Amino acid sequence: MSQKQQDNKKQITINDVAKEAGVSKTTVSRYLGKQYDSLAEDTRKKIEEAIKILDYKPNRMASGLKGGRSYLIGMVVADITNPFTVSILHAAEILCRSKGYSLMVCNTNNDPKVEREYIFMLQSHRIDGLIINTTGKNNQFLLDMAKQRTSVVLVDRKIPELGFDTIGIDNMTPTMEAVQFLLKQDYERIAFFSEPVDGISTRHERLTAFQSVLKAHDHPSQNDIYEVSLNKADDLKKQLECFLNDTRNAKRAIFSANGVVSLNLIKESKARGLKIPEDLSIIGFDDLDWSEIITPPLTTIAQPTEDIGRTAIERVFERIEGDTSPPKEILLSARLKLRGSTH
Amino acid sequence: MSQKQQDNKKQITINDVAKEAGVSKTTVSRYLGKQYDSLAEDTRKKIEEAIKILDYKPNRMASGLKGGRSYLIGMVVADITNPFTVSILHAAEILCRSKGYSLMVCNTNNDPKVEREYIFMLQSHRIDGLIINTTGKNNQFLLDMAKQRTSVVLVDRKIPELGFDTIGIDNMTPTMEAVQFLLKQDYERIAFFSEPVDGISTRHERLTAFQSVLKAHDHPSQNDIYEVSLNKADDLKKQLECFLNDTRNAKRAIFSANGVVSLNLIKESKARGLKIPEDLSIIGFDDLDWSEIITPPLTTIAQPTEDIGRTAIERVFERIEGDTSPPKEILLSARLKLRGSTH
DNA sequence: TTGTAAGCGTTATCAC
DNA sequence: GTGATAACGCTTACAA
Repeated sequence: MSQKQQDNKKQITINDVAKEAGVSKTTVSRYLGKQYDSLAEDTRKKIEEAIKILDYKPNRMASGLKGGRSYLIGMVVADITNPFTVSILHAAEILCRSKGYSLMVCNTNNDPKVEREYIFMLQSHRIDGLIINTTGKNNQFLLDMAKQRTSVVLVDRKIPELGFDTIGIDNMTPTMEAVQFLLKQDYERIAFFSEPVDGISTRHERLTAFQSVLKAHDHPSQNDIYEVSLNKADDLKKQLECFLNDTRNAKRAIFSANGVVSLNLIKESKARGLKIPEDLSIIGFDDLDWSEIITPPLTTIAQPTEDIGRTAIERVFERIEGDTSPPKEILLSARLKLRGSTH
Repeated sequence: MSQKQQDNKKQITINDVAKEAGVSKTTVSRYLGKQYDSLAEDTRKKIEEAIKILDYKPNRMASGLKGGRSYLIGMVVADITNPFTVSILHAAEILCRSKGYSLMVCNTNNDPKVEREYIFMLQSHRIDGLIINTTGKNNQFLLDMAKQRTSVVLVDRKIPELGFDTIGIDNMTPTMEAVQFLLKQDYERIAFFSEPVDGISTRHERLTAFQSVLKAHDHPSQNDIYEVSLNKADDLKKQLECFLNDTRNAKRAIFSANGVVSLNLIKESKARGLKIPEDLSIIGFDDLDWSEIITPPLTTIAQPTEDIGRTAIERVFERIEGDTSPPKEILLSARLKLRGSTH
């Protein structure tokens, strides 16, 4: 059996349904638009039946072209291999489906060029809404998009000047709390490990909070800042080495700005035979699956990822449904979870 | 500033471009279709410029309606929170973009009703191709879909009767290898832990391989089969307890049929204060991020997830581009990685 | 090399 | 309640 449809019978259309039901296509269209009160009980049933018999599926490209909605939501994420991202996506997807929308998922791998490519692609599909965890390097294109007919909502990374709805977390509070905790435990050196900050608000906020606490305490680690590129082999390894060499015999800790960085730090620490927390303590953003099954369990800052996803998509729908109020910035709270990777 | 477009200026269309460039829209359409050889160098430039000036974005709903293709690929997955799934998705996404297609990601959470809903939705969007990790409970709908214009490719879970291209792995070989390894280490009891098999080929194959080896060795564990529902609280906990009670003082191991099950088994083992591998050994399908950072590192069977995703999308595109050869079943190989969680 | 015109499957505006 | 008919923005014969 050949997989291709030999009898490439053309699509069933609203016309076929109309003929089968013995009505005009306008009437069928009314049925599809659920305008039941302008339909005789009887015709409605005939149409219903015709649809079932013919196995008719309305064509969204056609209806989208004519009137309005594409019923498509774009979701542009920076790193889909990061569980943080997936969790947001997961929550968004559920709500999306319940509203009859579909999600187009686009992974930029933090590359502005890829992001731009996707933005154009999504525009071509005339998506109704966009949720984006942006590189921040395509602001003008996002503004253009919004000027057309697409509701844009920023997640995670904020760019206030754009005037978009934004769903993120308060990064300052838990970061400060974490650093203060470390200070109370008398850590002599504390490093901040992050992927390159590069104008990304989340990273910037975490860094700022980190530094401000140290500064307030006049702590020697104010410049123990390490920006690592995870896709450059050995970069993290070298920088970790650097910190370790610089802090022999000191009671030391690392504050890791996200879960993927934490994972790699732990891998590398294991490889070097370091004992956690004796030789090196670790505290990291993102509470992942494995955080509590490693030895010792990892002290983390848990973000309400599902809430972020849900809230973002809710905001998109509010816009789609006509809300024209000023842009909102919604900040959710993250929570410090103390575990064994810190004394 | 209000976010809504006050000057809801209508979309720029091919007509506007034609006017701006001083040519007919047919000519512009030719340009868009890259039929450059039937275009004068000069007109081509004019069109190019007009497009830039107007910031024109072709409307895919319109072109799709007329010409056939939607440039949409559906990706229906059973569990997006499983990193196995994400990895496949990740690979598919990259290729998709490079071909100018977009991915519509649909998570069924293993629920046939949700799956059906998504299938209809995707049909309405007239997707060109579908990659599906199916529940197996909507076969007729999948066949219908293929009969229309959608190329369907099965990933991970096989259903030979449907005659679809299928990308999966050889589950038998590594499972047998794993069990044989355990037997060589003289495990007295070996349990098989899996989410409910329920006709799902991957799970079934793993189970069959598991049992066949034990049978061949006349091993006492042939019936140590545990099917757990991860969304039912405590189900795994109880079943694990059951196995443990039944095997006091025996040298015992668990073969876990996927990474999420492994994770939960490890969590529960930790909670009970069990030492791995002394009190209980674990060997599990799926080599995840955290497999090697836990203590002891987990012995796993690593699936070539990126290859699966890439191969699946390649197959879809071959079909879309007109391949009508008989359906292929492509089996990739998984690899046993021995680590400390087994002696 | 370019243009005219028909049509893709809908919805919306009229009229009956 | 229902039905012609004209868009929506594009592609594709067919002409020129």
